[in-house]
Amino acid sequence: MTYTIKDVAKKANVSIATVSRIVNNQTGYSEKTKKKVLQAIEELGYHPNAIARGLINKRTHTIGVLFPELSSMLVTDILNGVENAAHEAGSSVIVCHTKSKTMNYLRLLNEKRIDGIIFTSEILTNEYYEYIKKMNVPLVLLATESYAHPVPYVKVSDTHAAYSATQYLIKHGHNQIGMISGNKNDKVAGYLRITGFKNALNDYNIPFTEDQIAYCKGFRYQDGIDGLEMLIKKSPNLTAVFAASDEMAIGAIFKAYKLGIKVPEELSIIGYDNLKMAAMSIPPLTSVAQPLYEMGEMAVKMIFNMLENNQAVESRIMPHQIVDRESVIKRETN
Amino acid sequence: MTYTIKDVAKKANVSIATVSRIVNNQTGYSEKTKKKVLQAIEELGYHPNAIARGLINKRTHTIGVLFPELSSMLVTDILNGVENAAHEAGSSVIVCHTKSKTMNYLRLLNEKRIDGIIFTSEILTNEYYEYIKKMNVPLVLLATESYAHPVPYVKVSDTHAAYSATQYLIKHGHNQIGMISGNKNDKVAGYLRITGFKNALNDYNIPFTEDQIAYCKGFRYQDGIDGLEMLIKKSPNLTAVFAASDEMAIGAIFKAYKLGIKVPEELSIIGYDNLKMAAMSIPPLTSVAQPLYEMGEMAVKMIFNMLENNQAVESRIMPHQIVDRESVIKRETN
DNA sequence: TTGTATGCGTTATCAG
DNA sequence: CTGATAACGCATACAA
Repeated sequence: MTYTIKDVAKKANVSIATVSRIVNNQTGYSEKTKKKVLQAIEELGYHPNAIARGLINKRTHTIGVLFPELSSMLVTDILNGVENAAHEAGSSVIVCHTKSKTMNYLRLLNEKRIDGIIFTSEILTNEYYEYIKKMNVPLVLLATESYAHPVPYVKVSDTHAAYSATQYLIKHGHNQIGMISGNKNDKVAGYLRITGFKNALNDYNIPFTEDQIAYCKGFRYQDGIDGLEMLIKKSPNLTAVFAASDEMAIGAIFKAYKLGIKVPEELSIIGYDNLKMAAMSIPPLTSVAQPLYEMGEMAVKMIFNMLENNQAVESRIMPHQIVDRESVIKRETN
Repeated sequence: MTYTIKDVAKKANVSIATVSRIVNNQTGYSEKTKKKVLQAIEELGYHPNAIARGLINKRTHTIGVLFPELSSMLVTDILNGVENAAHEAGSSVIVCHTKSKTMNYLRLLNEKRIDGIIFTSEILTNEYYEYIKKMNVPLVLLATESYAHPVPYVKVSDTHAAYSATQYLIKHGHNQIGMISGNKNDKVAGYLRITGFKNALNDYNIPFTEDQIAYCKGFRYQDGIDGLEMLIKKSPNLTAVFAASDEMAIGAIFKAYKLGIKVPEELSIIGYDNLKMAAMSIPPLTSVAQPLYEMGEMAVKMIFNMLENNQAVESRIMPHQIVDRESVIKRETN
């Protein structure tokens, strides 16, 4: 049996209005009735019905977070941060993995009258944007950004992070550096990281040719394997490689291993993401870290901010950081 | 602006009852009014309010899934399966990572009047059980089971799976086999897997002493590192090791590497879980696979079954399977 | 075939 | 300080 406010009222011999006041600890009742009511609540094991509340308050204390694929290794950390921050703010999170039916989910979330939406990684199409705009709920982009629409985002600067990774390699004495890139047409993870890579080379007066970049289909393990193969075919003398994701970096390490190339002795490799997995590879992977967990937290904070102040909020560029492990070696400059 | 059924009714010149009938496609209206109403809905971009519906129907089309820690690498696959099956059934899933505040979450889920609960990995305490029982919603255990409470579960047989792993090693010519175990006091992942290991040894007449097992604190990477160290100290002549999780197996591989022990040439290692990561280690890890995704799907199917038929449902033992990679070598029997 | 009215469990606005 | 009572958006029994 599940009790209602009416049951409590009856048991405590007061009106439901009074119970409501006490439950929401507003003012307007004596200590005595409060005791009485609290006791009734306790005895009945009463819990307010959040559904009924939502109907009135127009707040469901639920936010939706969309991932393009839940199986990506990035999501656990992000989701962890999101979930944590949301729970601390008294909200829950509905996860949606939008394998090609994003609009479906958007409709569902709309009907559920969620309080806000966090949109991850995936590109925000016009259709999505317009629909969410109509829903009239706060939206923030996480680990992605939109050039076409004025939507606040939280992410690392891909360009700067890629620059840092490359610079790290350079400062370790490398000047024959290649990059295993993800999809070149990916406006953010693809293009921006390539730009960062080139900028670093340029700033340190290291000549660049297209042979130094292998363009892959995606950012996965297999892409890293393929990428390294392509890369060393084009540029056999590389001493260091920047991979655009940890998965790719680990794929590259594997390929190097198969090819008898020693990492890091003969080839240094730096990754991007700093997944849990990075610490578990052989050798442990040096990587530029995105503060995934914190980014998740930040995104929900931004949502709540927009909710409370009912106004736009500023985008956040989160700090990246290189975490030193063992896949990059210092090279004697000769 | 977000419209209500009233707006639609007004625009179509009918009563809200008629609109309701059409929206829920029941019978009792003419084709003509249907057209009219549908058009009004279309023009307004009306979507029924799931909150209001939930208040009446006592179904929120939302289920909660609890994980002890979202950062564990097991969750992505499970969550993926859960989320998929739920969405196909028209429901959404709220994720909760119950880092030491499970009761909190349970209360929240209760207030939100979710339709069912999936409880993962963690042990179902008396307190949790009693509370959920009072909530009066379907509960299924995922990748765990309860001896104390009559709750349906879906999982692999840990004993059988561990037996299979050990048998696999034996059939590859090994008879000096060790095990890196997780927490011995863990009733399911700990104890059951140890039992399976011992049973296999016994069935094949391979002598067993306690020196063949390293008991670790948990099932993580670091535990695997520590575990292998302990194990070879106690039993230096091992040719094969069964690790109770992939993370541990990969930790063990790392430790072996540090110790100059070649895997698999000098030491074969088999893991448990078949995480994505298993395919990415060097060498790629042979592992006994739990069908995590399918288990997730199955769990929600069971929930909906209980919901519809309003009765208990049978537990499911899912098939495990050894996926052959390169971390176990065939040994000449001399 | 259609409309009216009631209730789902709350909150909030009034009076008292 | 307290209690009726009207919403909230919808579904449904009952009338018409």
